[in-house]
Amino acid sequence: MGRPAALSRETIVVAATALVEKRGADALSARRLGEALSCDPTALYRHYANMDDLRRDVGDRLLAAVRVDARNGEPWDKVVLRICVELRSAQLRQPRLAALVHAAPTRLVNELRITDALLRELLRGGFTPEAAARAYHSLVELTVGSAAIDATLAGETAVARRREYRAWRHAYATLDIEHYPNAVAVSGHLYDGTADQRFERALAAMLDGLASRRAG
Amino acid sequence: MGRPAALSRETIVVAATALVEKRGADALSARRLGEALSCDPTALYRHYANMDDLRRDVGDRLLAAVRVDARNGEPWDKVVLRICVELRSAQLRQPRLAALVHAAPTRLVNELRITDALLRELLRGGFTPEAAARAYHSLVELTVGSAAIDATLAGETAVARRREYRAWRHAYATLDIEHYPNAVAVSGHLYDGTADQRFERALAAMLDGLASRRAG
DNA sequence: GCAGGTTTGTCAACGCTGTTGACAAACCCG
DNA sequence: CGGGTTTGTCAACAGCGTTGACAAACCTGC
Repeated sequence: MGRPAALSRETIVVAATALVEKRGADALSARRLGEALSCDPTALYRHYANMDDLRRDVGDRLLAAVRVDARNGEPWDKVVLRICVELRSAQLRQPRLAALVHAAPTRLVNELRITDALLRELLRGGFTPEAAARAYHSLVELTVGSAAIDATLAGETAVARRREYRAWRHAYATLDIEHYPNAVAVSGHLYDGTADQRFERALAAMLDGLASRRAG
Repeated sequence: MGRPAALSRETIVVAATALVEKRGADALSARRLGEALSCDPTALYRHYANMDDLRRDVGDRLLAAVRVDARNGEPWDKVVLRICVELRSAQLRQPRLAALVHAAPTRLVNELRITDALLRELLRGGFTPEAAARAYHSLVELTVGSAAIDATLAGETAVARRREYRAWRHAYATLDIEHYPNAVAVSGHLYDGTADQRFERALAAMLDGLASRRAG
């Protein structure tokens, strides 16, 4: 069969990524992908052991958008912050796939590229190897968590999200004050600003704490 | 029908939680739950709009294990750390369900209980309402991320996990040093210790950074 | 060039998933 | 007791990942 452009891992993952970017992570199924590639769905299993195997490659491919280069003389913490922000927004696009990237023994190219860049900046910032490794784990945990929450929370448009946040603040504000006095008290400040702002604030706090642990 | 113990949201969510705790989150399906309750799977739809609706209740029920009380005179940051550790381990049990809890407009009882307790301790620690709200978001993001990563990463037993971590360190150590010099350099310290230790270290760093932002 | 073995796409099928609509039995209220 | 609402049952639909048998294409060695 496979006359002109036979199937390969490359062609499959390209089509899969396109499908995910156009119609969302849930749209990635063997049958839909087979339709996009004009082949039988089961042909995919000749190149990938299973769908999660493919999803992992797609997830890493989505991380290709993350830029890790540092401008000359740019402070280490600015670079780390920028990388984490980009990593988060890449994961935000398809959180399920991004989670898969971190969930397997073999590390993929973009994942490694980002990991190495983060460690590079931390070492440049004076972290000991041990402190750098610990900081790396901390940063990834925060970034993944922020993306995971926002991905499930966030509505489609920015306007819809703002409205949604306002509704939540109102829900907290109108709770039974006997049971949840503190939630009511701070309700005006919950879900304030955009999710990106919340993440950058959390990241700044984390970087402060990590910087004071540079010596290991 | 429903003679002795007719179906209700309560009986359903109890059976569903038992099913999840015994056989894992993936085992929670309409058919299996119907079997456990000796009723038709579609009977569930008379009480819950859909399965995610039910999963949300189950997720909140899993958070019931989180204790939020503070001993007399216990410092605020110790209490916050303890709550976050417990929250993480509860989410770790069934990460998919835990994610659902944070992903809907209506807040559930245990979620609210934990939120209120965290805010209580932050306010007690001298945070302004605005700073407390920001700190709350930061802490939840970190906790969810840590649980999400570890849940997908971690093997069954503690021994298996240690072996797995060692294999990963080895994988980083034997990377092409030309492409990933920094990852190779710190490879000996990546995935060091237990996942719980990594989380507690990250949390400590975060709390440090947050404490210096108490004034808002 | 052609035989033989391997790779790779196709097809039918299995068992699972969530969910809907029609029907009927049980319950509650007047 | 009669009528309306609630609630469990049944059959069915559309989708999912995946497997095994079969066959066509390809590559290798002679």
